[in-house]
Amino acid sequence: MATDRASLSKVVSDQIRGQILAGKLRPGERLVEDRLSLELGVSRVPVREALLGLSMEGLVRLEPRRGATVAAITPELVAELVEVRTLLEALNARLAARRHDPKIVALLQDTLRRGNAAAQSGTPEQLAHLNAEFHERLAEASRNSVLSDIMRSLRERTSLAFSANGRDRAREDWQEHAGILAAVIAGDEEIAALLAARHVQNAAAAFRAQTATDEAAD
Amino acid sequence: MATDRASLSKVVSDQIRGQILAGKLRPGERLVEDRLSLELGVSRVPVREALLGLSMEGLVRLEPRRGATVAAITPELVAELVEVRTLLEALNARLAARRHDPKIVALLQDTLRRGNAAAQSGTPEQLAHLNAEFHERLAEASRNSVLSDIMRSLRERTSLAFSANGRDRAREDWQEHAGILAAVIAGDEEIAALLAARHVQNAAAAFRAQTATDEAAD
DNA sequence: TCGGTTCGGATTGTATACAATTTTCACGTT
DNA sequence: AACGTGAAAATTGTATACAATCCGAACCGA
Repeated sequence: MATDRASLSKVVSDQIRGQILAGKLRPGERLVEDRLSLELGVSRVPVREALLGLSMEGLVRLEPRRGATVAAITPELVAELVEVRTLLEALNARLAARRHDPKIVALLQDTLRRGNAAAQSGTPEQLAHLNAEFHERLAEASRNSVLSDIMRSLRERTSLAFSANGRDRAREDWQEHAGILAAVIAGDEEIAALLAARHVQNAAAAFRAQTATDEAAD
Repeated sequence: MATDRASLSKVVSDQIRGQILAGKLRPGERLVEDRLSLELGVSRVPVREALLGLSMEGLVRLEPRRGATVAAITPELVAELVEVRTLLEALNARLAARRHDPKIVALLQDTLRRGNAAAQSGTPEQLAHLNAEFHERLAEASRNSVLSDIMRSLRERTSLAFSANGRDRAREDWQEHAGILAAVIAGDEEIAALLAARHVQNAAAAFRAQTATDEAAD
């Protein structure tokens, strides 16, 4: 998508996206152009272009003449994202199983191995990174760039909510990843699609459970 | 998506998008910032922001330091778009049937009536507009804004290719629209989803046939 | 004639300057 | 004390200016 933009704008965009996904910038937080341009040592122009791009990715909310804020994820929005993402992950897994390209399978196995290790003893940052890597590579396996691009956006937005899902959920995550990959390798489209769909649903359920206990703790 | 941007940038964006979708700007055509800003009577800044936005919508291709061109739609890209769009239109129709909101149904019936008329004696511009209106309203019927936004983008991009599909295809289009709407009204999720999926497939098939005869004519 | 080279125009990328709008807060009125 | 009022500060939106890069055409040498 959007054949990559010029140097600075892209750097700024990646910086801000990284900080949002890493949780350094919290949902709802204001993103003042002047402050960001000072922090990053560039003028406001690249910052504006970055914010505009991020708003189209759904990570930033842009209100006319009122500025930018980190996108807030409501339960309703999560439900919508999950509804769509479930279907697309299933389609993607189905296509990946149909192709089951050995090159990409090898890459996925590598990520899976490291992910399993991290699920035992990795930092949350590592876990988030490896999770993104697995899904990114799985998305490539379908050989449909339109699908990959949409899924990346959906994944980033859901990860804003799901990231705080705890280590016990991480282990299940990687067991499910293993199952999906096995189905892809076997070329079993149906199972791959089903497991991928269930994977999204399980993550969403874990999130809802987590949120519920969080609320109760308040 | 992207809670609407400031006045001028949005105006410029809509202008350019309109010209692209209307075929006034042909795929592959260069979009020089200076020329556009002169034509539209604004500075380059809003033009740049518009182009960036359009590139993220997939209507414009942006190459670093080489400028913007109207996105070219290759047969491979059409195939990818259709693959995803088929699934999402089906999901959307299913959800629309589940809700079958009377308000939205009434709007759809209105659009359907005008579309049927235009299929007999309307201009290509009217047909394109009404087609967009029907799909836009159908997308709203699912009450899932994430889904609607994605579908709008996919629809615009496919319409770049499908627009030249001729009047005979237009009549079939509106017959299929009627079928989908009937299923939505009846609350029949399965039929609605099936018909919506088939609608996309049929349009794609018509496009391929059209392209094939075009090629043969050369 | 062909291939490389260098220069100049055209175009994009970034910075700065200015205009317009929104937000904040002090102040006076009821 | 609560509430509007208004002006200043903060911030966004747009325009202009400058720097960096790309593209093409004239030129030169073989």
